[in-house]
Amino acid sequence: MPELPEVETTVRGLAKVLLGRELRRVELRRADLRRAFPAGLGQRLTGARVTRLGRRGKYGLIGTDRGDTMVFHLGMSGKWRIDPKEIGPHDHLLLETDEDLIVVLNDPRRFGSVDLVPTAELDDWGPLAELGPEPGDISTADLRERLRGRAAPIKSLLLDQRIVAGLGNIYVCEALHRAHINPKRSAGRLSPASAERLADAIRDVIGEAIEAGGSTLRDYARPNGELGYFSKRFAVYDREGQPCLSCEAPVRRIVQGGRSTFYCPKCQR
DNA sequence: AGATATTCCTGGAGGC
DNA sequence: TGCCTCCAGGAATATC
Repeated sequence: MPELPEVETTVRGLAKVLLGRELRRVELRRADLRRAFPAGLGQRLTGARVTRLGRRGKYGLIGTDRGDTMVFHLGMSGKWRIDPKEIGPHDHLLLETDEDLIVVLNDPRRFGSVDLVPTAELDDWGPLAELGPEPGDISTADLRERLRGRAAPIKSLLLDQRIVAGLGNIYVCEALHRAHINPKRSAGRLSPASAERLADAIRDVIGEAIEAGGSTLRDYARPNGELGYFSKRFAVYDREGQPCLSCEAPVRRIVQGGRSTFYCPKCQR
């Protein structure tokens, strides 16, 4: 589920109920997700006050007044449920606030992660330090510089979080379609005009998706915590064989680096 | 450097 | 209805 816009929407939803609150109770309902929960997570969070909700790439950040920041990644199936009616089998981490409100990290596939990092060291913490720029900030010049000399297909490189942080399979496909770039094109061989269209497309696609996610914030508080993608807005993703929204040629699906790529062979040459 | 495969998991979709 | 296979929004790791 989660790429950057979904994480951003999640963080905004969590901010409404967590920001400024004291965490009265922390319950670990299992010992690990992708990795073990950090040692002492419960003790270090219990009694702490939440001072910040943030995001970097696909990582969500929950800062506390104890000098720690909880860093979460939602993996493939992670989501936060706000004030659920009941706790289910995939509810792995539970936070209860001083307003008696419960938020739960739910992740059936358990590809997600939770870490606790000293806030002062956050920017230097390995996984965050390696991330490329935020897609909302990417400039044409910066993007060109990062792609320069790279022979790999542009699709594959855009999935690399060190190039641009936060893009996933869906929004990479969508951005390339908007920019009229063939996903197989060698990244370092993009024309300046193409690179500019790509930087614009990345900014626009992500911006619109956040905006769309933002409009579901009201619904976010539902106990099932479903966010959902605005799939009707996808021009190519998961639309194999269906007509391209621009030119009506059938959308094609190929596999690159083991991941599905959807594109329009006519618009994206 | 790049490409490919594999791994971690569960659940939903579709075939028979 | 049930059983099977395949596939999925991520990302680290190994191997050629």
